[in-house]
Amino acid sequence: MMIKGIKGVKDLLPEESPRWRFIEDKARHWATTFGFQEIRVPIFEVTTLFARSIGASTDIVEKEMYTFQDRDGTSLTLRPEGTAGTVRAYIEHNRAADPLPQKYFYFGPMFRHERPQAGRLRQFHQFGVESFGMADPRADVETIALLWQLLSDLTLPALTLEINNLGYTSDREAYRPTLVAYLRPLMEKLCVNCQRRIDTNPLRVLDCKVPDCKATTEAAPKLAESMSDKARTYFDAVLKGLDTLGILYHLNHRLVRGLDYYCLTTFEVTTTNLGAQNAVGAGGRYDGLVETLGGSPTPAVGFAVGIERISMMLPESQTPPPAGATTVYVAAFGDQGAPVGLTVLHDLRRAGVRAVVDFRSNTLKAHLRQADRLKCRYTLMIGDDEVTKGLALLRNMDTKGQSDIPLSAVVASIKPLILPS
RNA sequence: GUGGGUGUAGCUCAGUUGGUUAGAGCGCCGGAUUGUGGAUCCGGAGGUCGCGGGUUCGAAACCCGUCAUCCACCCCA
Repeated sequence: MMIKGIKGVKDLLPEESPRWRFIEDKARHWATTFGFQEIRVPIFEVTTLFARSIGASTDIVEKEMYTFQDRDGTSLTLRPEGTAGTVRAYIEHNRAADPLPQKYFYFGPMFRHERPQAGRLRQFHQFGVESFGMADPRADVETIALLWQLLSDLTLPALTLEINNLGYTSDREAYRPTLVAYLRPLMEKLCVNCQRRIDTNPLRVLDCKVPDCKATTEAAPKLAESMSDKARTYFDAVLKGLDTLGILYHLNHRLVRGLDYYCLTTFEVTTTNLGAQNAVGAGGRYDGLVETLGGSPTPAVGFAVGIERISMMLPESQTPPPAGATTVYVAAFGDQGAPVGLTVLHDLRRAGVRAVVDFRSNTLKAHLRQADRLKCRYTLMIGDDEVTKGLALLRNMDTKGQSDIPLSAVVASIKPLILPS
């Protein structure tokens, strides 16, 4: 029986990895130019870290985590998202003591036990950023601007930025009873999930996509109406900042987000090109989380994007070109040619020239076929005749022009052709 | 967790009301070209028909089960 990969866990094959590399490079580039620094945290943590940060009543914690016991019985969990671990590291290493702005970005696999479908996997990859310590609307603007800059630079199609104000915890606590009072009498019109949510997380009812739920919550009292002046002012400043930078957005008062730790600004970038899973990236402010996890009160804001989803949307024109133009194929054959070719191959590589060969090919014809398939611009042919003459034959695969090169000068002759000075 | 679609060659897929040795295109290897790629022609290799039962003289096809995969619900990146 063949051993196969785990359901919802995919291999990234060489044909596709350049696309990922391209996305990663762009993400790293923009994150660093926005002043964020890379952090690498473990992909598994103590289970309580996620339970405490994401929220015990969320789907992620209730039924989607990969949790297992360590040998001493400690409950560990494969990270379902990146913020919790980053916050844990921030606290554990007392980064608050560093006077520099603590702005991090990360990249890596996340794990959620969900039913796979288009754009949804059990192991998926995120690029995310977290900006600690600044309770300033400009920090929100900066974070959203980075997200938007990255996605725009990748020329992803049909993007929409949706944004909402969740207010402070106290605002939501004040709003909650009025919302519950409104929903309770209408309970029968809501889906089963939402009936449960009235007690566990009533705000989530507003974000339900079931048409009946949407209809019944249409006339519900809005969070914005019971928002404190402080929260209102803050959010206005965020919007004003986005206006200033020319970043377009849609206000969406239903946008609640699935994770419990968000407050004030929440946002989500969606597209129409991804099937049912239409979120490319999302984030928000989470001022209470650091304290919840045992740190001192620290405001923070961040986002994460799904690499698979970006890759699905990445236009073909954005895929980096193959490296054939700067690759030499060394076609060495025959009893004397083959060993000489091995040396030449190594010399070229040591000189920084990308050089390849297919050792399975024994004839010149087979070598040239491989050189063609690899789209190499140059093929260096070395047979027994060339060896006795102390030469190699360099063929330009595009022009079919050929010229003799002394074996002793192969590297010197080829290097300027391949590597731009 | 629920629902639907699909499983036949490396890939994309045909395969008639059940009938003998399971096909095509592309790809791959070789030859035409004794040392020159792509195009053309010729030849060749490659298959537990997802798996396990059942019905039948006979199953890739029909029935049951199972697994995988895709899509959707849900949820989210």
